[in-house]
Parts: sequence; structure tokens; C-alpha cells
Amino acid sequence: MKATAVTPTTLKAACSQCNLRELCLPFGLTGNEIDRLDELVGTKRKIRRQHQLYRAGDDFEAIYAIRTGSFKTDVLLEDGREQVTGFQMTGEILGLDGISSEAHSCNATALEDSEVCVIPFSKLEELSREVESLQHQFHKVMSREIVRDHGVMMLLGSMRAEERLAAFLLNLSKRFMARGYSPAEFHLRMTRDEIGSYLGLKLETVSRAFSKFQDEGLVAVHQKHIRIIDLEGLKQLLTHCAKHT
Amino acid sequence: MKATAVTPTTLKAACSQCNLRELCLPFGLTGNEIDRLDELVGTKRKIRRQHQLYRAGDDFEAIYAIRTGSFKTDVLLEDGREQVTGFQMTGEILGLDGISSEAHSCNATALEDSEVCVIPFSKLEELSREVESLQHQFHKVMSREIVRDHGVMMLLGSMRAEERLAAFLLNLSKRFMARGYSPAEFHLRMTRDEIGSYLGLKLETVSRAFSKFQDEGLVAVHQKHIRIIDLEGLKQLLTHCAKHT
DNA sequence: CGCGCCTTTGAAGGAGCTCAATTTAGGTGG
DNA sequence: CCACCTAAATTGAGCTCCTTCAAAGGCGCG
Repeated sequence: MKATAVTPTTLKAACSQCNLRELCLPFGLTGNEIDRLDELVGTKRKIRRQHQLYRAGDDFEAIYAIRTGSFKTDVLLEDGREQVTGFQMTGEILGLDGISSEAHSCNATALEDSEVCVIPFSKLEELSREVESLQHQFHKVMSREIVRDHGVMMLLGSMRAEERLAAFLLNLSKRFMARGYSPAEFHLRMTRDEIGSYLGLKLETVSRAFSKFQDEGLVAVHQKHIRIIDLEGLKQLLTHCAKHT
Repeated sequence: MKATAVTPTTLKAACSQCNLRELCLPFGLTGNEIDRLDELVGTKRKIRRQHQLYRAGDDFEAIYAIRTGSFKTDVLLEDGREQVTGFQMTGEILGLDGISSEAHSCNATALEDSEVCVIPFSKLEELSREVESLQHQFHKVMSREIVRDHGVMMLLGSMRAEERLAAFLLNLSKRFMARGYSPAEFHLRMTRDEIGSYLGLKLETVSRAFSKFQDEGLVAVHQKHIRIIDLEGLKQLLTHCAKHT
């Protein structure tokens, strides 16, 4: 919480001072190990709303930990169709897609003015060869991304519109809570169109589902402001709406 | 190709002898490094058709490299809905989902009688702290899984039925080719129902799409036997079918 | 040879999409 | 401070693609 005397332009990241470290790469590391991680984490980088942290095709050199703000990642088809592959919040890691081919395979766009810690990847590999706990935590972070993606595939492949939106809201709620924010009341940083792209729905369908939830007393929706009224009701939508086989 | 004198029951894996090593974990390693990998790779394990390599909830202890045969991975919802998250072929790695929570989060089922190399994960982490090229290759394998999943999300979220099936066939074709099999003619190991689950479609829709492709002279379909007649035509389905916005 | 499972095909229905109009919020300049 | 302007969100009506339900055909295996 104590401000350190550094210039704001090339602010050095400091995991040891960061209140997100329990969610991020330093999780499970000892104080001494975190200090070593501090050394390798490069500068912070500010990204303004709607600007891109990296684009598909960019050379891969670093991964990024979100310090403040939020992002979306998306892939584009030649014909212009966009698929949002995820929304990322503070403490989450961006750029893992780039490792496989040494180039990024998606775009990462800030949903609001944001700040990321730049983690040069070759240095991370170097240090994680020495620090077992860092190596393990990094593997967990990558694996978590894979598990998360499977969840989205479940959502896109087997759920109907309202279930998808309910799952989306519950997921956001959980992540806000993990960051010390209210799990019941929050602002969406993304548009209906972006939610729709993520959920495999058209923006009108998303909007209609929001209205339906409101009519049913599950949530209160005012544009991007969401208040969850009946958490259990939302959860039941997921388990009981078993129209499919 | 030369058979080594080992008992067939607890056959020791041998990456150095394996013709899949260019597709698998040993890629990029020197001969000496591959020998060290050989040491850590445990026994091979045979899995009969329809049997499971692991189930959601099982303790995570090892990852698996497919030596022969093929698998599907799926996640189940409480109400019984199944989502196939992937089909895996020889040289591909199974079990990465388990790292994050130390328990597997999906089921892996053999589509035919198969054999996997068991790679104890803690030992893999240990060795990859010493062998840089192994560490890097393992990271690439994980990242590739993430990129693959993004592709499936694109498919499920933004494509229509026929595009999905075309993308699926083209993907299979590419992977068969990488393994030295014909890219134009192959046997599907999975049912229409499993394809449908993977593609977010009902089995009847998959069947109808196959029939349509056949009518249009794109592929010849005889049950599970597929022959791709017009590869370019299939590819064009993906780029030109831009009915969506 | 017969049984079960997988696949194919048809016909009808519905969830979500498309197109279009209206409302609301947020930013800008007078 | 208000009027204006643009982007985002809401809502309605008709349509389409995929699903659902149903029945028949084909293949493999005991």
C-alpha cells in the first residue's frame, strides 16, 4: 500500500508489493522467491481503453499479468467474423497462446484503461528452471486456462441461450468476489455484442435474456450495471434447464 | 523399427525409438536429452476401446502420450449432458487439464484399443528444470492446446453446421497427413453422436451435413469411411459461407 | 442368422437470428 | 447548462437453421 518512489512512466512492477499476488504468478512462492520474480518482471505498460496489448501475428516475447483494468481476447476469421475467446481481469495472465508458435494467435484489447506487468518469457523460463514453486505455479496457470476453455466449450456446445448467460454472470460474480469486490453488484466492462460473441449468441439475444432475467426477478439490469438478486435461481437455471439430452 | 527384447506387459517406453517423437514431447531434444526423457517415462499402458484412461475427479499424477490408437476427452454436466472437448491422435498429449487442481477435470476414453506412455508429472517437472529444450517443448505443447481450444470456440461460437463439419474434416485430414497417413481417405474412430457433441450439433445434423457434402461431390462418405474428393471446395466452405456478420 | 447399435432420411416445431424501429446513455460543442 | 450527436441497448415481428420426433435401413458381432 505504501507508494514507492518511481517515475510513473516506466514503473517497475513489484510482485512483493502487489495485492494480487495470491491470484497471480507469485502464488505459493516464498518471500525470497518473490523477490527473484520481481527482478525478472520488466516494466509495467499502460494500455488505454480500446487499444490493443498485442495482435494476432505479433512476435511473442512476453506474457502479461493484468495489474489494473480488464481485457478481452478474440480471434478473427478472414471474412471478418469475430470470436471473443475470453474476458480477463486483474491478476490473470495474458499471452499464453503465443508460446506455441512464437507468435500471438489472438488479439488482446483493453476494455478500460488498464495496466499490465510485462513478463519476458525467456526470463520466466530461466527462473522457473531454478525455482520449483514458480515452475509449478506457471504450469497451473496454463492448465487453468485449458480447463477454463473446456468450460466455454461446454457452454457453447451444450447450453441454450439463457443458461449461457447465467453461467457467464455466475462466473463473473465469482471472479469479482475473489478480488474483494461485491459478487452481487458490478459493472460490465464489455458490450452486449462482445458478450454475445463470447457466448455464441447475437447481441439481441443477450439483451432479451437480460430482460427475461429481470422480469423473473433474478437480476436487476441497468445497461452495464448488474445486480444479482437471486443467486440460487441463476444456479438452478444451469442444472434444471435440461431440455437437451 | 527394430524390436527390443522386453516383456509386452510392462513394456518400457522408448522415445528414442519412437517414430512419433517429432510430434510429441521429445521434439527439439538432442539424442542425449531424449535418453534422459526415456528414463523418466514410465510404463506404457494399454486401454481397450471404450475404456477410460482417467475420469473427471481422478487424482492427477501423470500426463500421457498416445503411442497407438486414439481418444476422446469430454466433460459432463450434472444433468447428464456431455460435451466432447477433443479427439486425440498418436503423438498428442492427454491429461494437461489435471495440473491446475491436481485432479482431472474431464474423462479420457479410448476410441479404439490404444496404448499410451505414462509420464509421471513431478518427474517431468524435475527433468524440465534441467533440460531447457524439454521445458520449452512442454510449454509449447500446453500452449498449442490453448490455441486449439480457441479454434474450437471459434467453430462453436461463430460457424454454422456445415462450416463446422468442414473445419472438422480438414483438421482431421491435416493431422492424418502429419502422421504419414493419407490426408484424403481415412476412417473416423468416433460416432456421429460424438462428432455432434464436439461440434455442438445433433447427430442427425451431422449426418445430414455429410450427406449434403456427398451430394455436392465434396466427399465420399460410407459410414465411418471418409474420402475427401474436393479439398479446395471444403476450404472454400469455410471462407465463403459468410452469412453471419 | 438375428439382435443391437449406428446411421440415414423425412416432417414438423422451436430457439435464436435477421431486419428494423425506438429508447437511452455518454460525450461534445455552443 | 442544455442541445446535439453518436454508440449502445432494448424491443418487436417474421424467418431460418437446426432440433426433435419418428421410422427405416445397414453393419458388425455373438
